[in-house]
Amino acid sequence: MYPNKYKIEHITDALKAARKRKGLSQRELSERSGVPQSHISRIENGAVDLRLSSLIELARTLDMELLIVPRKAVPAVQSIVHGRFGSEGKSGAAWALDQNKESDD
Amino acid sequence: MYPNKYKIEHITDALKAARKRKGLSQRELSERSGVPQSHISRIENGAVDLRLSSLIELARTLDMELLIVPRKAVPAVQSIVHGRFGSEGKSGAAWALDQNKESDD
DNA sequence: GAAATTGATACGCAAATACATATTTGTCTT
DNA sequence: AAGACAAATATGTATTTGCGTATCAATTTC
Repeated sequence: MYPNKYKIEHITDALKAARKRKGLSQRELSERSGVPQSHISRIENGAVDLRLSSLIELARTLDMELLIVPRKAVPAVQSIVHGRFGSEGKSGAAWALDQNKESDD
Repeated sequence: MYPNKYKIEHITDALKAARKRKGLSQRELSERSGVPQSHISRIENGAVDLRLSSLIELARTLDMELLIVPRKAVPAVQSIVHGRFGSEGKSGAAWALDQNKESDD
């Protein structure tokens, strides 16, 4: 594979979870995002260290945004995103904060 | 260059700003993060579409975390991260929310 | 059981990454 | 002020790896 898989794992897992939450197939997500289905497959399987542009495309297609925030602000951000909903509580790596069950907009 | 430069621009700019804010040279950041200086140079110059692992390494070394949050939560997150400090107010792409002047911890 | 839908694999090419080296920038000394 | 030296950033080149196209395998549906 590649070295620090565990680090990007959270994010790729979040992508996969978001896709399923929206009830999209890899092919549908592919068409909407422009990212080939084969690549999405590899990404979700942790087989690749995807590039930033791919990540952004997928995230945005799934109604999510990629942010870089100071570490000290993370807890506060967490409480906002999760907070009232209450989800996981990972720690140690690049976070993936998401939830909103349905695809409400 | 590569297609959607503008999208990752915010993030790479944030990295560069954070590095300078911390008073680090590219070489110092390189040693601490494991990302070669030559690569950091290209990243800051927007010459590459870096991989997720590289981005995470750099961000964490600079006391920042990469997050994926639902789009609807972004405004709230913004007010927290920026908020009392007051920084820029970009829009349209992958966000880069940062500030904390000194390296206080 | 054929057709369609979904996720995984094969292969080639272009682009990111690593290593070495060059160039630029700044500072001190005479 | 010019040259020397060091620190910092940029660039050349080889290798690795993501990404794109086509195809395959596995379910599902009719």
